[in-house]
Amino acid sequence: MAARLCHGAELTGEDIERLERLFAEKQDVAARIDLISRGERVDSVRLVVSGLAARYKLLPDGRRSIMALLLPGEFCDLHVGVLGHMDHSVMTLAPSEVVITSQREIDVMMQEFPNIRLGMRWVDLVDQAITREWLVNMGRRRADRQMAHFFCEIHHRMAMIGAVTDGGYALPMTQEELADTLGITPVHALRVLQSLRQNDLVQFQEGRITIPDLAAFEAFAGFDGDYLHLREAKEG
Amino acid sequence: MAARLCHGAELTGEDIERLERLFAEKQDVAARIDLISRGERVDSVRLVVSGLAARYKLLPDGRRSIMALLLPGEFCDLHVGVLGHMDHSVMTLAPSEVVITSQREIDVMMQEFPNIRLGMRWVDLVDQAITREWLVNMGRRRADRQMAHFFCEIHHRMAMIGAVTDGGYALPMTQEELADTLGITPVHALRVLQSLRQNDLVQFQEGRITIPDLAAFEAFAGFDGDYLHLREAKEG
DNA sequence: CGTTGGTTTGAGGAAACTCAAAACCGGTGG
DNA sequence: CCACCGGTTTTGAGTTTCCTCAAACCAACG
Repeated sequence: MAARLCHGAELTGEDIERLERLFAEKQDVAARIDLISRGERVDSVRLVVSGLAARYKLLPDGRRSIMALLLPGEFCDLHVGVLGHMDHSVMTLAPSEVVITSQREIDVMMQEFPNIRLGMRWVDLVDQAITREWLVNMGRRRADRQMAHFFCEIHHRMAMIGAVTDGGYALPMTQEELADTLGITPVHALRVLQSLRQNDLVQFQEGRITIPDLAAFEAFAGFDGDYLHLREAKEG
Repeated sequence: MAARLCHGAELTGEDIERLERLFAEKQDVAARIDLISRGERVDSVRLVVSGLAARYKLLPDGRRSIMALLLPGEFCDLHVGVLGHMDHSVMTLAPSEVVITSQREIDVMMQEFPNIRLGMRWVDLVDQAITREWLVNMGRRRADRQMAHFFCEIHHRMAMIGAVTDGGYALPMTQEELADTLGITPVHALRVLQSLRQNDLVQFQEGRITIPDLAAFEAFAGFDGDYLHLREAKEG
C-alpha cells in the first residue's frame, strides 16, 4: 500500500514485498513527539509511514523554524551516520506510524534491492530540491503567495502518495506551526489565511486543506511543480 | 592542494593522487557564466575547483533567488542523472576553474575509492544542512543578523579549505548578488551593510570580507556552527 | 569622454511585526 | 449539566522593517 512511495524507480514485486516487510515493524507515535532530537548520535534510522512530521530548529530566544515537512515514505535521518549527530530535530505534527530500524538493515536492503536504493535516492534528491524551493519561496514571494505556494506543493506531494481525496487533503498543523514553516508570525499567518479564504482560493478547516480551483491557485502562487520532478517519476 | 576538500573522510595518498588526476582536467571559466542551466539533461558532472559559483533560480518576473554558494570542492550536479534534468541553474560569480567529467568516471572513482565516496557524501550532506540553516536564517532573523550569519558561515567554510588569509577572505559578489542570496532588495542590502560597517563588525571592500572580531560577530549573528559538522571532520 | 555596471542617498509607502486582549472550543472535573 | 482550563483562533492599534521609485555618484572601459 505505502510501497508506491518510491516514485523514482520501477519496483518489482520482490521490491515491494521487501518494503512491506520493513513497514511491518511500524510503531505508533502520538502527535508532537520528537522522533529524534538535535545532537543525538544514533545508529538507528527512522521512517514515517503514516501521519506527518517536521524537521525543525529552535533558536536561543525560543523561536522555531520548520525547515521541512516529512510525508509518509520519507526518512528522518537516513544519513546521520555519516555526519555523526543530528544538527536539527524531527517531531511529529500528528499521530503517526513510524518504522525504527538499524542503519545496517537499511544498508543491506539497499545492497540487495538496487531499485529500492534508487527510489530512496530519488526521494532524497527531491527533498533537496524542495528545500531549495522553500528558500526561493521565503526570499522572493510575499506571504500570501508564499503560503499559497506551500499549499500547492503539499497538494502535489500528497497526490503523489494517493493522499488527496475529495479534492483536498489532511494537513493537521496549527496556525503557529504554519507560521513557523513560512517564517512569519502566527498573527500574520492568520491574516494571510483570511485573505486567501475571502478570495475563495483555499479552505483550511479542521486540519484539512481544500483547493476549489487548483489551476487558479497555482497561477496565484506562481507555482511551477517542475522541481518536484513528477514527470520523471511517472514515466520511470 | 585542493585535495583536502573532502573533510568527511581520511584520505590516503592513493586517494589524493586520484583526485589530483581528476582536477588536472580543469578548465577556466569566466565570471557570470552558466555552468549548467535549468532544464538541461546532461550525463556530465561539474565540479568547482577554484573561484566561486552559485545555484540560482529566476522567477517569471525576472527576480532572482540564490539558493547556495558553491565553494571550491563542491559539485554542481552530482546527482542530476537520477532526477533527469536540472530544476535550477548554476553560474560562476567569479573567474573559476571547473572540472567537467562524465557521470561514468565519477561512478567508477567512487567504486574504486570508497574514502572519496564517503568524503563526497559528507560534502553533500553538509550542503543539505547549510541549505536548511539558510531557511532558518531567512525565516527567523532580521536582515542585519541574517547577513552577519551568512558572512560567518562563509568564513568557516573558507577556513575549511584554507582560503582565509590575513583574517579575511575573498567574496567576489556584488551587493545585488548578496541581496539575492539573502532574499532582500539591493538597496536594503546596502543599508544593512552600512550599519554593520559603522559598528565595526565587518568590512566588505573590493570583494573581500574581513571580520575584525569573529567571536563578537558570531555573537551578534547568533551563529552556531554546529550544522557545518566541523569537529567530526577534523577528528575523522 | 560617453557608456556601463555597481554603489550610494533620499523620501514615501507597504508588508510584516509586537503587544494585548477577546472569543472560541474540546476536554475535565465538580 | 455547567464552570473551568489550556490551547488555538481571532481582532485591534501602533510600530518597525523592508520595499519601491528615483536619482546621483563613481570607477572601469572602450
